[in-house]
Amino acid sequence: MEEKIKARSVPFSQTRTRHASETAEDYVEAVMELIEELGECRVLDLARYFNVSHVTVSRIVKRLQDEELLYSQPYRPVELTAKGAELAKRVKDRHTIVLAFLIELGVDKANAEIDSEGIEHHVGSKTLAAMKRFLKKGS
Amino acid sequence: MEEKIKARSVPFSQTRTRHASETAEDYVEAVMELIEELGECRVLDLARYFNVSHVTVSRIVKRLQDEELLYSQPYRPVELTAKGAELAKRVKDRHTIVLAFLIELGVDKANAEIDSEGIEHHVGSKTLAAMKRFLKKGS
DNA sequence: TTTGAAATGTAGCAATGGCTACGGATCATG
DNA sequence: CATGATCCGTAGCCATTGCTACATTTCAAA
Repeated sequence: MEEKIKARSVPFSQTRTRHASETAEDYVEAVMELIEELGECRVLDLARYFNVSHVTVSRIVKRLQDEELLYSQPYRPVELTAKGAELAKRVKDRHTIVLAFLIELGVDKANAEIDSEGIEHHVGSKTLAAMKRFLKKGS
Repeated sequence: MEEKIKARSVPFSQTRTRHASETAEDYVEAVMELIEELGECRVLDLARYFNVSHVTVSRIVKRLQDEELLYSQPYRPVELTAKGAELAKRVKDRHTIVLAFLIELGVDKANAEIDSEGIEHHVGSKTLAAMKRFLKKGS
């Protein structure tokens, strides 16, 4: 038996890490959005946004503080660090493009919104560029 | 303050469940592929395929047996149940379409392969249909 | 100023998916 | 048919993300 097993293009060794990164992306994006909408972002705002308990939010916020993406004092609103704001902007831009792309492709708005939230994390720079070209052509 | 917080289209309450489903999809697809390639699928084949330890594979295989997607006896190859084979076929078809779609969109093969593996799990039936239409138009 | 509701934190449990270390099963080959 | 290499299972650790239950802090209204 000489056949080699082709490993996946995306190694699974990094599954947990990848999931944690997606969470980080989702949270900084949400914080930015909630601050825009409400003026400030509380733990409970995030809990309602993500439909999880405040405990889950609180722990994740703590982790993202260690990663210097968020900043918060106990019983105080959650804020973005410079690094967090930078990431949030990139994530939001990418999300906007993916959503517009799916709509331009002919997906109804409701489904485009659902799918774009899952897809966005897996859209690399090359794919994002291709989506941008597609949007430019269509308009 | 009267503003309601818009919850995400995809509730995060199901994050862990969603990840587990993605794992199930990846595994049944891999089992089908490895059986085609190698004639049978061993735990170690899956471990090499996913770049994880055989322990991780073994535990996940056990879980997927409880979900009646896989079948295996101790120290024996892993097989697909009827339900597992059905899921594998759907997943593989979807994967094939997403990959072809990205390539048709202008993404190079390497990046299309990487991104399609992440994206495929989040492509709903409406988006998949739109991708199929796009492919048909291009050909 | 007190006080109670709302917001947040902490303790501790479960499920999932990583790992290493170790032990038992299988099977080709001598 | 023995035996060593390879494969697989089990024990037990960690991290992440869910949860409930309970404790603490904040803040506005009485």
